Amino acid sequence: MNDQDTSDSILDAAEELFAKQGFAATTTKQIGSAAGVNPALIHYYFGNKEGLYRSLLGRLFESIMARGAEQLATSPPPDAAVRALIGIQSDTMVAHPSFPRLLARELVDHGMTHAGDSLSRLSETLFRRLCELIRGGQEAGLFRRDMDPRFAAVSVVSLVPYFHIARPVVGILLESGPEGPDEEAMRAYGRHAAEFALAALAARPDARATTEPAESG
Amino acid sequence: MNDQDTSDSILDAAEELFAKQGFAATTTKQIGSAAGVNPALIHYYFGNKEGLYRSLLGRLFESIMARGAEQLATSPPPDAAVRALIGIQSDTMVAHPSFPRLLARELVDHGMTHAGDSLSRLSETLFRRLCELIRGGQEAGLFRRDMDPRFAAVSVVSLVPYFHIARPVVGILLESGPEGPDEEAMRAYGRHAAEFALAALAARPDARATTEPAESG
DNA sequence: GTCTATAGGTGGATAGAC
DNA sequence: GTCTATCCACCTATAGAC
Repeated sequence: MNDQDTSDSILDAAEELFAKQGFAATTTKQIGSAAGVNPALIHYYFGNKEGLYRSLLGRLFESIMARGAEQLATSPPPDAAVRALIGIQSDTMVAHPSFPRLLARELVDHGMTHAGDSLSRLSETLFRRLCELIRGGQEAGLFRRDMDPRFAAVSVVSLVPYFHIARPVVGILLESGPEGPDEEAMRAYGRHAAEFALAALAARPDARATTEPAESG
Repeated sequence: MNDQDTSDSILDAAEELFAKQGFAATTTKQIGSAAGVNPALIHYYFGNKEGLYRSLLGRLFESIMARGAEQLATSPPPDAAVRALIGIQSDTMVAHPSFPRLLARELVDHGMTHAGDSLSRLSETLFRRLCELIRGGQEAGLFRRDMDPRFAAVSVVSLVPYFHIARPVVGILLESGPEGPDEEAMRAYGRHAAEFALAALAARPDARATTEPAESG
């Protein structure tokens, strides 16, 4: 086993364990054992436990940010772009189950010990792009104008991550067993989320009338 | 200080520290120090650290579930009910900042060491009620029928919690400083979330046409 | 690069005085 | 009920052999 293999297997094992148990609850012994290497090698390759965590988050967030930015580079019409963004979120999280958990832990821990800015940069880059898209859609008359574009952007990006973060509990609610929704259900939710977001954003042909339901039938 | 005061001050201090740092990263010494009591009293009142955590989650989730169930008891029309539910979420999280963080930690840790079913019961009770509401709204022609009511319910309940879970990062995105959005911004987002959800759910007067934007101008 | 052995420190929990 | 003292387990990190 060359050093690349060794450090990769440590990163892989740590990613899964940190996602499942959290940073503090995971021991270097567990990581070494799961990776099939001696725990002392963690210090040889990454300096210390926190260095390992940083490396792993960097590797994960950079690769995902690259994919997202690439997809949004070809400026499509706003509604197609929103659909594409949600599709990327869903595909990424289906393919990489430890990502939403690590993301959730970093979101609540933000500013504490760890990763710090790789998450901030990921968010900022994609988020600003999304805000502009929504504002553009509003100006084009495609999206309703009575929503703050930044709030709308938060709402758009919240749907898929929340589903995956809450996956064990969502599994109970959807009656898909204790393992959470299966892959097909996760993909189906991704499609739903895109429809839900676009329906929320869409301008109404006859605005005022539809928000107030028929009263006193 | 009588025993009620003592155990309450331990619960309060632990709630804040567990929310901020997580269960494993918080020491009994920290809790005792923050509560102004001897750490050994944790074992006197709660048996062990995990017993303390369970008590605290129970206290928090029960009180919130009670408030939510009470509000939804008076069966209002579906759209008003959705608005009310999101309002409760927002009010609860604004008033009780440690709740969203503890919720997030429990969501990702679910099935691991801790609380287990106080969260499941909270979710199931309110969630089933919401599913029925949405299905009812669909049958009444108030909500669009081409959405799975359970997926729609997940989407509806995801908005406000995600905003609060991601509060530190959302603060960066909204440029409200490192402390996250202030109370007014949080309340404003709550109002937005209700509009966003209702717009997504609402039936269109002329359905098919609006989802496809004008093509090849 | 990889392993063993171990140092150094901390955390949860208990016993027992008050 | 509250405090002090302490035990034991365990975890991170390092030194040093191979």
